[in-house]
Amino acid sequence: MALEHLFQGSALNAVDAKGRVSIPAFLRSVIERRGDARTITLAKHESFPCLSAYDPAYAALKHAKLERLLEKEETSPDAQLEYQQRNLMAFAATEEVPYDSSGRILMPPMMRRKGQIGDLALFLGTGETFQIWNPELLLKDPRIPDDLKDIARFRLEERGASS
Amino acid sequence: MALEHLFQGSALNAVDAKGRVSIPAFLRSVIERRGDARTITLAKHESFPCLSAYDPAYAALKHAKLERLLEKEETSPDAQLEYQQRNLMAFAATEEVPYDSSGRILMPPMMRRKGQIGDLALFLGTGETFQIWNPELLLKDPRIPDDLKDIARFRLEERGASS
DNA sequence: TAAAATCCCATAAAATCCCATTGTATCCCG
DNA sequence: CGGGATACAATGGGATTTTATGGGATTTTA
Repeated sequence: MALEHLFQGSALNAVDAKGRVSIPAFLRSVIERRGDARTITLAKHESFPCLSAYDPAYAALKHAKLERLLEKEETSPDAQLEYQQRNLMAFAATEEVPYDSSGRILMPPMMRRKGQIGDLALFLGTGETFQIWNPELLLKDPRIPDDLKDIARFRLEERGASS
Repeated sequence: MALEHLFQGSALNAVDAKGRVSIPAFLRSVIERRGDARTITLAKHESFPCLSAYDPAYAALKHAKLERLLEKEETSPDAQLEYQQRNLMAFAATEEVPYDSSGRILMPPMMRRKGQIGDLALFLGTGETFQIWNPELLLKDPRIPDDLKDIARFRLEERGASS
């Protein structure tokens, strides 16, 4: 049970005055190969100070996985609670946004706050999903491998910003 | 679980003003026998100052291996972080590029920098994957066997460059 | 009816396609 | 077996298309 097309690569895009951001074309192409949707859902990442993003096909997969987990251990009362909590996080704590014909989404203010995204958004493919970072926060995080920070620095340079 | 067709051989190709490079035909034929894709993914080699390259079939294999590792040790919290890090390196720190009908890719500027590739790219088959070197860096590296350096020198002469 | 979201158009840079050339390896046939 | 004919690989250059992005106009929503 795996998705055939995986997200990979990195890009640094601008968030404009209206809060719009282009989703990099190479990520959109994966979304559109996985299904026929043109939306992404956003969530606070569970361990990093960034956003986690994915497409409807992945969301469905994740939901099915939760269901199966529940069926397997449904006797335990703890399992019930955990299932409720996970379900809340997976659906209530996320936002689904469409991207327009030019590939841009309007970053919802709440998510923008949760992910601490400023006027630059660093997109990182991570296989089944992708992440959206404030590049400065990534550079500060001790858990991020140096090689990846080099990439973030390169993307910043490429764009003219220093750091 | 091993791949049936292996990359082998060497070639020295030019990187043109637009950043385009021909992928040697004998490497492309392996890619196309492994699957029906016409793309390669590029990554910084983990120990040599060059790029590591492979096809989607190999990438899928590698991903499946990572997933299995996670399932085995998913209880530990350290394991979670390690998984996140590996995933970032495997996907965010790589770039997938298609080659066109004439067998050329556009070498992404970031990879070109990471691999320190100038206007000559030395391709070396290494079985499951292949490597792309700046030939001068290969000649300088003390870890590279002399016989292989001879091959690099031969490829350079063949092309007219001395060294 | 304001504010916010969406649509539409414009643009510059970058990526991609298409065609042409050249050298080399392979084929074919007398 | 020779020698031209053919096919393919690598590469250059121009034309075309896609991407990321800004800004104005229009529509929706509260």
